Amino acid sequence: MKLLDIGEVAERSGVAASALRYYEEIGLITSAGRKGLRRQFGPETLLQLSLITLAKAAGFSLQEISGMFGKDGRPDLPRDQLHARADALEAQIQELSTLRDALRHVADCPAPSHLECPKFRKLLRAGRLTAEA
Amino acid sequence: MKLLDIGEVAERSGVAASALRYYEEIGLITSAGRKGLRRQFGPETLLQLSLITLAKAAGFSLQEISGMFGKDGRPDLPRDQLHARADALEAQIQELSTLRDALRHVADCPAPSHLECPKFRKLLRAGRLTAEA
DNA sequence: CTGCGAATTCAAGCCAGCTTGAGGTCAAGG
DNA sequence: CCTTGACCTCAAGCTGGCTTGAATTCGCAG
Repeated sequence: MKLLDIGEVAERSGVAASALRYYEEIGLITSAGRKGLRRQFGPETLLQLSLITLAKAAGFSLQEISGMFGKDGRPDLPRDQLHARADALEAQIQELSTLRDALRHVADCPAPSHLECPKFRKLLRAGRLTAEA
Repeated sequence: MKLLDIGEVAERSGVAASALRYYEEIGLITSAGRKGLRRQFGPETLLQLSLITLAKAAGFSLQEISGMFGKDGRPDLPRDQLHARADALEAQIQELSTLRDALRHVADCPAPSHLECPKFRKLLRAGRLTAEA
């Protein structure tokens, strides 16, 4: 049974030890136990941290990420929730694509004032999140 | 000359008045002047706010967004910076896509433990940001 | 057995990005 | 003229996500 202590997990996952303690504190990860005072983590923690890192990068809060794991620490979500999240991601991807296109347009459009360029304004409107009363 | 006061800007942009004052305080937007105490905003502010909202949704900090406007309040960035940002967005989009795919996989894969599913692990690794020593 | 370094706890601090509250001003409509 | 309500300022507070520091404890190599 290969247990890792926090320093090793930190090094291998790229997540700071202090952050790992914090994650444990909020129940996002669990240590397999203690050797004396020292937390020992199972190897699956590394996988979990991959998912956590990825999800964080995707803009999920730690709270939300917690919801992605079952009590056993394994990813666990009802299918429809998963699909809903995937769809939300899709939407976010759309927004990012809009912004990317807007940026590229600004980079390439020779017009002096982008805010008056119809194409640019259209891009902005396309990316609108907030309702327009 | 159609100037708007803060309440109207708030309503039309979907950005809270307190946030607008904050944005002005940090120099992200500028009011066209005051009528008595009251800030008056020019109509172009609404367009700027579209861009700001979009950029925020795309994960840019207010600092970074400030950098996207010239002194005149118009979008203004060197072309290479724009392209660099667009490329960064592209990368972020990739990550999001990875996570989306991972979620969809989890939703559809009948295996009991996703962390052990090779396909899932591959997805995770593909989305890896952090260096693996 | 001893000492070192890696780990521990706990409280406090920090940054971003606002929101909230108290107390004050003002302009326009009745 | 007077009220009202939208605006003002300023300071403080809040959430999320950690980091930092101080004071301590322990496991293990020598």
